[in-house]
Amino acid sequence: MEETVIARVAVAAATYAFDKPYDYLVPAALQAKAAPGVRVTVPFGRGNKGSEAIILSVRTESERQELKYVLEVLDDGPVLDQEELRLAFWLRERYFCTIYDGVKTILPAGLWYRVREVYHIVGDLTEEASEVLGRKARAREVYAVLLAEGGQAELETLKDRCGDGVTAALRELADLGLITSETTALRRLSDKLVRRVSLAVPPEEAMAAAEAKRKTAPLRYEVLRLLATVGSALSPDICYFTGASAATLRALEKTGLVTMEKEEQYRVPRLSDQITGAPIALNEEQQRAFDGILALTRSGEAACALLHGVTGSGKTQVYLRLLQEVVAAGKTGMILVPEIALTPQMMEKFSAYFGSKVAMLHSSLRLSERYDQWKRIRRGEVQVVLGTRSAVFAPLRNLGMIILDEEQENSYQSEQLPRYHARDVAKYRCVEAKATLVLGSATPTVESMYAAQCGRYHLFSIRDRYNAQPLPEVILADLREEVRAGNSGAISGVLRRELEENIRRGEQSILFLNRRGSSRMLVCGECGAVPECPRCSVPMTYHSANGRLMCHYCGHSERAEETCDDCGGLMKHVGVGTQKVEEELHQLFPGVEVLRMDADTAAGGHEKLLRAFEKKKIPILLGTQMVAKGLDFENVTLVGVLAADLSLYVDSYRAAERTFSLLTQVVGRAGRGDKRGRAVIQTYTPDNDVIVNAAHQDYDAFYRAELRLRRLRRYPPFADLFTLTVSGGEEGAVLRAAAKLRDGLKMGLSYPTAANMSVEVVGPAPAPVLKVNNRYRYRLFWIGKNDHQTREILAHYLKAFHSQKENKGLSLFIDCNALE
DNA sequence: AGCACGCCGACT
DNA sequence: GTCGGCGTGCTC
Repeated sequence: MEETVIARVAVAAATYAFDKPYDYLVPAALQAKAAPGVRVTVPFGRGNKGSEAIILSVRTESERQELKYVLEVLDDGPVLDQEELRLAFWLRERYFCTIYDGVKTILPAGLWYRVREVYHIVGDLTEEASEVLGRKARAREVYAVLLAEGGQAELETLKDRCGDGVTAALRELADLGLITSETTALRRLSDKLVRRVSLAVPPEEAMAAAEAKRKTAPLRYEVLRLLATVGSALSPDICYFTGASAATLRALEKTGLVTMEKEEQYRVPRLSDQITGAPIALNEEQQRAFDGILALTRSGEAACALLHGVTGSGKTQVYLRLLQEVVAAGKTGMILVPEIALTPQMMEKFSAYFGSKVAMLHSSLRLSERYDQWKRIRRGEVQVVLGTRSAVFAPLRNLGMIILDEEQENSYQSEQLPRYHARDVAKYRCVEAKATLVLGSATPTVESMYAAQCGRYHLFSIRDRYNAQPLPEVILADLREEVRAGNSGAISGVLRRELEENIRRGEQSILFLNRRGSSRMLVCGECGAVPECPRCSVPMTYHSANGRLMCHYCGHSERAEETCDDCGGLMKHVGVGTQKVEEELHQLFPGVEVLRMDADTAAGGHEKLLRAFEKKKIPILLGTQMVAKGLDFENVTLVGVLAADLSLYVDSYRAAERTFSLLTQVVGRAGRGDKRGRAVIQTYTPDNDVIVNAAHQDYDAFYRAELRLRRLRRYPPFADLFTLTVSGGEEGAVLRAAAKLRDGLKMGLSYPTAANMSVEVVGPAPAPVLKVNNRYRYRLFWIGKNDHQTREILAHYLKAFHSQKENKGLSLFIDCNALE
């Protein structure tokens, strides 16, 4: 007798409130292909609308079950293995998303499907049917649109054209037998296939045949001559070298002289197999760190190493050596770097040591390149992955090590939902694979250093700069004195003198403005009104490139008017953007070239700008965040931080850490060559501990002070800070729902079962930007430990919130230790 | 969320 | 009687 095959799946159409594994029957025809990790389409919900899903497990039962059937199998083989499926569940628990959200996060976008419902007209309009249509205006209208579309249309199109009531009308049409529907799934991207053309006969025979018809078929002759030497080649290559067309090749195939078969081609840059990197010699400190970390790796147990190495201590050398050893041991390794640190120089370095065995994954890759790299990695053709945040999901098997360089960087946290942190994902993967996690930084996060002090991480320090270079001389410039002296500009007297000195000596300087964006605001000179985004409660910023005002939260853009909407007064520019500083520099140093680098100029590519800076020895480079990272220029002997306080007084528990890290990095930029560098830090608060410690490059002092504060205020690592954000279109409703949620949470915490939890709930408070995209946002904070029990409780409230009718139109999302 | 079912008023 | 309004409950 036949057995019933049941697939347990995670469904894309499920929302958080009712997300769980669902069971479906697998029709006999699909049973061969149905396996865990394979994606399918299934009917879901009352309307049985088709939805994408992924098989979690398959079982057979002898009892017949009342279940729906799987519609279609989408993949030829699993796209996720068991370990990755478990990772999807882990993402769900950690980041409060659905299982399928987790699956989509792990898979490259090139592998995603677009699932649509397509309706088509079948059969003729019977008398009975037209009689019914005569009465039903809605159904008649939808039928007409469907006809106009050529008898076939997607549900989305119909909804756009007809508005409300489409689904009901479609149901009526289906009941009348006028239309049917079908779920189709389309990949946005397919594998690139090329034809490989090979000789089907011995070369001599082919040449003889070609010679015979050389006069009448010169192209065929050329093709056969080429193939006689190389045996086989790809059709685009043959066409390129001989000038033949695809038709020529097809004709040749018909003669039986050549055969053609389809072959998959990777759309990835070809790297040489040659290992050109010179053997790496480590100094004593580097060697000690290397030996220690290698010992952890060889123990065969999961471990985490914190590599604390000052700027310029040569951490990359240690990484390369470690990965060499990992590969030599037959395992795979991964190195993650912050977005801006993945430069062509970095990639060249890795291909010099790992040749074609390395895959690079960065943000400017095309969808197809990224997808093909994913395939190479999954097929085991790659031993080392170098990439940014999302590369942490690279499907490496037999993982031996993950390295996170500059682990304190914000770009490791995703901006999209689920807002995963690459460090946490890496830690999870290392535990699962019994691999070693290496966190590298000149300024480790307080959390990581604390874990090292507690013995959970193994600490390795490199205190000396590579080449034993002295640290730059640091000068603090007190901006308060400048104001008193009547200088309201961005450049202090001290910095001006140092710049003059450098220009005179023919040495280069970098000026750094640690402020997001480069743009300015407009303000009315008469009434002081500032143009705000119509959808968000923020002032819009002025972009000189197109003369428009733009909102950084929702992307709204409008023409910048010269006069005030309210009073007609003239608008003025305000704010210390890089453009304004550039103007000031031109006034201070007439005729001296200044290179500006910020979001506005980034479109042309930083690389080009930086090369120009180095080659042409442009005296001054002025920029935002991006100039602080990984730049090494021999001739730069002066760096200036224009306003050190800007990142210090923001509302985040990480403000001090962030500022310390930025200042340390910038200061480290000065004097990489043989000349000793200088750094000028401009500040309104020269006595501030964070700034003083950064000026001295004293991480330990910073860490001790910051840890004390964190303990006092119950910030991480002493507690975790969950942010619960309620949002919706009506401010009163949002605030009420947030208050009700707080009461619910407090009530729950008052039960004896929660007595041991030591949780504090505060709020609601308006989010720093109250309104985004016409939605108001209020936040609650839950201060406690991010453990399984806590996440379960929060998940419970999140589900309850979404299933309550009074919360219709509102949403709630939860974030832990959010970076911004 | 998105959809069907069900129970009420307004209408031919 | 029947059409369509919105409240209610479920998603294998």
